[in-house]
Amino acid sequence: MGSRDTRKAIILAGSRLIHEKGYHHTGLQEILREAGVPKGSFYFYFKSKEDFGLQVIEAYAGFILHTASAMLGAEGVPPLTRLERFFDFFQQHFERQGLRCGCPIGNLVQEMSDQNEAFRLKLVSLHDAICGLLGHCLTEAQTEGEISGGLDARETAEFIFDGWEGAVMHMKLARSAEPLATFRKILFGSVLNGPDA
Amino acid sequence: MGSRDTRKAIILAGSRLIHEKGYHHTGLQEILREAGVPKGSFYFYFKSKEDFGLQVIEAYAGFILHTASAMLGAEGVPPLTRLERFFDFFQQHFERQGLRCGCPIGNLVQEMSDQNEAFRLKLVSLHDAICGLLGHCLTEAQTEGEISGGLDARETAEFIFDGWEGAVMHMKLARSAEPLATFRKILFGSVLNGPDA
DNA sequence: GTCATTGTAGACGACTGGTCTATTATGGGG
DNA sequence: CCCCATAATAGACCAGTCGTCTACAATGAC
Repeated sequence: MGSRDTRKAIILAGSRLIHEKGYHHTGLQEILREAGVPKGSFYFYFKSKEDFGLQVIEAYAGFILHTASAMLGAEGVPPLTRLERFFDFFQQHFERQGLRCGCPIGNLVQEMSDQNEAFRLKLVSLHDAICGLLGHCLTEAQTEGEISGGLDARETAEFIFDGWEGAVMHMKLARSAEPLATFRKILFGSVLNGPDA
Repeated sequence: MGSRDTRKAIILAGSRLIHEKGYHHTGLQEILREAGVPKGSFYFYFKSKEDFGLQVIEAYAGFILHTASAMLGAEGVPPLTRLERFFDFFQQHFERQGLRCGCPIGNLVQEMSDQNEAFRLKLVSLHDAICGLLGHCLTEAQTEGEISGGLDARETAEFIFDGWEGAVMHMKLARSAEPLATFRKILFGSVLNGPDA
């Protein structure tokens, strides 16, 4: 078994456990037991738990940015429909997880922003990247006349992402998809449905 | 020293530390050192760390509900102005804390919803209470003709609270008040500024 | 067949976690 | 002044934390 496989197994188990229980509340022992990898190997592959955590964020980022690009940048699909598909995908993803755990990024933002500057910076750049994709989609929606040209695309993108994260948090609290539905309803019915088209 | 004082000192130190570092990442030792109370005393005042944590939530709830009632229910002030004051108060509160830590409730929602059912239920009822106050204020805004009567007040209240929590989360990540400003701008400029008044 | 590299194995250290039992201080009634 | 219940404390306890370290096995090159 190549080193890549062992490394990947640790990252995989760690991603799952950190998503479920948070970074601090997840011990290396538990991750390694889950991955079937002995303790001694961990420090061969990773410098420290912090180093490991940062790589877990990168794994999350890979998945999310890949998916978000696919949804928001789909060729031949109207921009607002792409946005709907973006929400659809993640909502279904959350439903498959029983509406628990929420967004791994949001969880880490809450837990780590004030605790660890390296985590914070990585999460900032991921947040920026996602808002960049959203903003680009909104700009296209403007040029295609789907939404008002009066909106500031970037600002609206941040509003959307933050609101979505808040709704996901509420979803996880209430164990219900209703907060997501409410968010989408008001977003498309009001914010993106401005006076002039 | 009456037992009440010692108890309060522990709750006070615990509230601060849990707000800063989260529930799991805060040890009893640290709380007690901070409060100047010996370790052996803890289990005289509290049944367990969980029991203690639940009482910390109640302390947060007391502060937040008291403030929110005062802002959102202010006599003789137009409802939308009350809503602005509600945001003003908490934004200033956050700024005094250097834009760190965020909302103690939001933090615990993220950390505890999937970990502890007792925490979750207490947080659900607090969330409901706040949305109730917001919804009531919105209903008054409708009867006074400040916002469209076509909106569902309760639904809009949930949208507002969730969006605000998301913005607070982003504030804490970016160490900037801009997400709060963006949220307020779009909320008042678009969502609460419907077609018919 | 020898040998460095790559990776595995898990004991160990120093420490912190929450919890509990045994013990002391305190203050009021007789 | 003593007695005794109650209030409060001290510190042991063990499981768990991250991280280090030494010993060992597999691998592949020459």
